[in-house]
Amino acid sequence: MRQTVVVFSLLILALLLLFQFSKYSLISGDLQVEYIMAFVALVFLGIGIFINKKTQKQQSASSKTLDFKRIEELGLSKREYEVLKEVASGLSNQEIAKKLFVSESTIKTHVSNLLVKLNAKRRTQAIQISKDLNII
Amino acid sequence: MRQTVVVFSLLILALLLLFQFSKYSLISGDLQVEYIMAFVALVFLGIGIFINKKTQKQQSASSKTLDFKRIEELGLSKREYEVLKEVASGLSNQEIAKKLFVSESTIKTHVSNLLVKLNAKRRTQAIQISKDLNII
DNA sequence: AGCAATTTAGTACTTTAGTATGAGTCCTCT
DNA sequence: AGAGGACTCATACTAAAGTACTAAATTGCT
Repeated sequence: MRQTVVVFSLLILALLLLFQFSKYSLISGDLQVEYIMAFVALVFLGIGIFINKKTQKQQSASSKTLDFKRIEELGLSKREYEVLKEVASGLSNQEIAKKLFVSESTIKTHVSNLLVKLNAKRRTQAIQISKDLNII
Repeated sequence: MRQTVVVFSLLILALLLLFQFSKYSLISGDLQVEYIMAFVALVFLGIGIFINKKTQKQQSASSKTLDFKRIEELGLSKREYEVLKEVASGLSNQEIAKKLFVSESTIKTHVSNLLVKLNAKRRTQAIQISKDLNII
């Protein structure tokens, strides 16, 4: 909210500067009104899109981009992370094994390791934690 | 993507119309360049915000409000839904039982019924399905 | 080449999860 | 009053999930 006020103040300032710019151009006769107008329109169109993107990003930023840094911090290996995603999609160990062309034992090992690293007791809890940490 | 093209075409059209408008105004001498410029800037600022809001709404509209209608459609009872939420939060049957002051048997019954209604084979799959249906 | 981490896989076992079935209680609607 | 639905609980299973090891093959890196 505070930022919006600041942004709007800056916009009004920009508008005034553009007025000055257009005035001088008209006096000097180098630029036509049409071009100035087009420039102003496009710039403010862009500014409009920009502000809106910023304000909306703050609301949903945490649920959009994956936090790859956190995956490293947790010490999750590539394969473990892969298994985690399959677990989160609701597959059983057997199904994951088939999908990744390995044995069920292997998946169990991965899941077990991954639970320790995520500090979870069950796969359902691991899913919840992973979502909170924005890694899936 | 197609809509973006259409919107941009319309904007260019609007721009040209504004040019015409400004030209005639200048000729007639009724309006000052500054006011026209301010008008154009504000209009395009609004248009920018508007397009952005529309495009972003389509992406995140489905993931905001819970779909209570769907819960009814699925035939989920109040208690089953309650259990579903606890399951999704990563708790075990025993933990849910303690939290809701009932026996583990009861939770098992609820979970079993809830899996049938959600057409899921496992609780993890139920979580995934529920999130897709926007009921949790 | 050689060390360290990763990936794979197995056995053996314990713990949860899930199914099937039956049954009692409570509440609501007709 | 009685039928039906929701909630409760139990028993007896079966099926997954998860743990605790051990160990070999593979890969990345110095």
